[in-house]
Amino acid sequence: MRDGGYTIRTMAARCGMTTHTLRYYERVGLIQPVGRARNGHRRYSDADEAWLNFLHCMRDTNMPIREMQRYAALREDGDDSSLDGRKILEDHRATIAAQIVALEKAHALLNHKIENYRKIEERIRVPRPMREAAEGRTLATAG
Amino acid sequence: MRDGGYTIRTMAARCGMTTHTLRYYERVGLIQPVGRARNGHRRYSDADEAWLNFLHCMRDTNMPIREMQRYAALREDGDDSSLDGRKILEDHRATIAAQIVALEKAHALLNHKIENYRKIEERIRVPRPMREAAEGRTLATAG
DNA sequence: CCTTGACTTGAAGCGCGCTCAAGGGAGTAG
DNA sequence: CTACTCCCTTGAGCGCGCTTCAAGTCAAGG
Repeated sequence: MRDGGYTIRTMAARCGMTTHTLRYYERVGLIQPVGRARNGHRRYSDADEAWLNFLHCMRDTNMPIREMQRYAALREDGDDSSLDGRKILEDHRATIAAQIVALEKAHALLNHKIENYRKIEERIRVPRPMREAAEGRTLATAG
Repeated sequence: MRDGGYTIRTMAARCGMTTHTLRYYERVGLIQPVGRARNGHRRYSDADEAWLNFLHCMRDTNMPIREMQRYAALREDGDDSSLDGRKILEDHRATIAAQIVALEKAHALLNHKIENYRKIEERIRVPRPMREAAEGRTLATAG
């Protein structure tokens, strides 16, 4: 039984979710009731895929389900020029920017800490009581 | 009763957590049992603050409590040159890098979508059935 | 003495985002 | 026919990271 469109498994694979998640998203209104084959099985369209990819991208960046529901509801009302919809996206963009800042701060901090590990390790591998020894001709003695 | 060190309230304020969270972190071993005043109340040191700030930074970047526990345990063993400790940090640094990639992708996507909203809105504010009208002399007619 | 307020403890509760279990049906191969 | 695979639905369960509750202790102030 074909009835054009992707099965739930296929769709799950294509957009990196589980079938459970796809049904869940439909249940909570993140996607409109999806088309069905004659046997009642779901059949996803390319439009569904695009929307799911968008949802995935938003979830990946920690947009709460509630917000996504609000946005999805507006979209379903065909409210294409909605100020509310725009505001939701702008707000999320702002939280993304904040997240990036936090992540970059942490990244720098970790670079620093890891560099310390490296230095300690080096001091253990090549113990050098003398200060000046490590300056120039370290690699030459590796073999 | 003073007994040098910060109270739990003060410490919570200083590092942007709640007192509940501080006790919780202590309970689950993220921080070693903290010093006490004579009346049994906790007293936090500057070293505690530094460590808590580090934990906060890691949590802000979605490091799981479990991982932080592993790292804290190594630290408590005084294992300052631990390969495991280094690996934990390097792994987290990698997930941070991945998160940044996802966030930047989403950010770009949102820029694009929001720009579309802007265009739609403009078309509503200044309806222009003629195609060529928007090309050159739009601003001139603003007043 | 009594109240107030900041602290203590252990245990229970909660919101989020899935995730899984149970029970059933339809289509296909052997 | 049986067996297998894939799907369906409803409803419960789970892991995480706190958060709140209940009950108690201690010290200072009126």
